[in-house]
Amino acid sequence: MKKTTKTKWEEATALCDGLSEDQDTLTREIVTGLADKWTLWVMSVLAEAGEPLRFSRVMEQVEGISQKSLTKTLRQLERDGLVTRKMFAEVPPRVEYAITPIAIEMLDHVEPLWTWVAKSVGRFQEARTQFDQR
Amino acid sequence: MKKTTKTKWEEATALCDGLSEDQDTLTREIVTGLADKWTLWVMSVLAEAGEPLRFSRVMEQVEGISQKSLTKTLRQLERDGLVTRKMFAEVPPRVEYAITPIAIEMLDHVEPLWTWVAKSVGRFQEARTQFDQR
DNA sequence: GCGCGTACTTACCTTGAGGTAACAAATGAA
DNA sequence: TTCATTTGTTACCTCAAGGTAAGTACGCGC
Repeated sequence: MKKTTKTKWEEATALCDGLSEDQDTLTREIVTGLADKWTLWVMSVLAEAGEPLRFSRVMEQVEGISQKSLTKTLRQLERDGLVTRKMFAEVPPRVEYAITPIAIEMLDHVEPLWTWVAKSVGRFQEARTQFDQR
Repeated sequence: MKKTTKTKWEEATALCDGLSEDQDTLTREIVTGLADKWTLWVMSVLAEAGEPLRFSRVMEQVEGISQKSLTKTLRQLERDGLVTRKMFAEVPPRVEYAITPIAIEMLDHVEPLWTWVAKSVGRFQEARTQFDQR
């Protein structure tokens, strides 16, 4: 045994060991879900709005997303309790989506990682160009 | 204007605004790369080993990965400067992979998010079951 | 009666991830 | 000579993400 203290990462994986296999799978699903093409963008739009937005408003602000993908993304977020969906019995239909507190909490934990990567992007760029000229 | 202070998330996206489009894309690629099936697992194995590991050792410890996927995952990590590859001119061939300092740094930034999700998994579970019975 | 506006839904296609299985290369050992 | 060992690579398959385009539902206004 060379190492005496656990790395932070080992603590994290150790923490995961305390979970059931289902919970471990769900943890992975939540984290990988964050990397889906539109998830973070949709969440951040709703978070920054600070108020419920209807489908078409979200669609406008998430530039380039298709109806199909927006529907799917919002459904997934709703299923995980990250957004709420409120349907109004009107014609034409009105549906409002809002960010939830747990989603805000999650974004607050995503942000440091994202910021670090953005701040470090130069080093990654350099590594890639060096690797690619070979 | 209802809000007076920026949320953490707005700061993060604001920070991204300072990047070129290329850099923004690269930032996204690095983050989404983390969500690839084997990436974090491979990185954590190398990080916890604390010493260079040869291909077959990594393969043993990353349970279930195929040769093809391990090769691909390691290439990507190498390209981004997250692992180093050292080839020895021996027969049979020996190749050693090692984690880099920047990768350790990145893992240290992934860990709080992962830990938070794992800690919050109960709430997600509850949200899903509630959503699914409908 | 007919189109308009809104929020989906469905059919169909392309693309990439990732799996399995077989093959490549190179040399010391039997 | 033949084989085992190790690190890939390649061919082929399946599955899911995500895009486009069209259809659905439904009351209101003209």
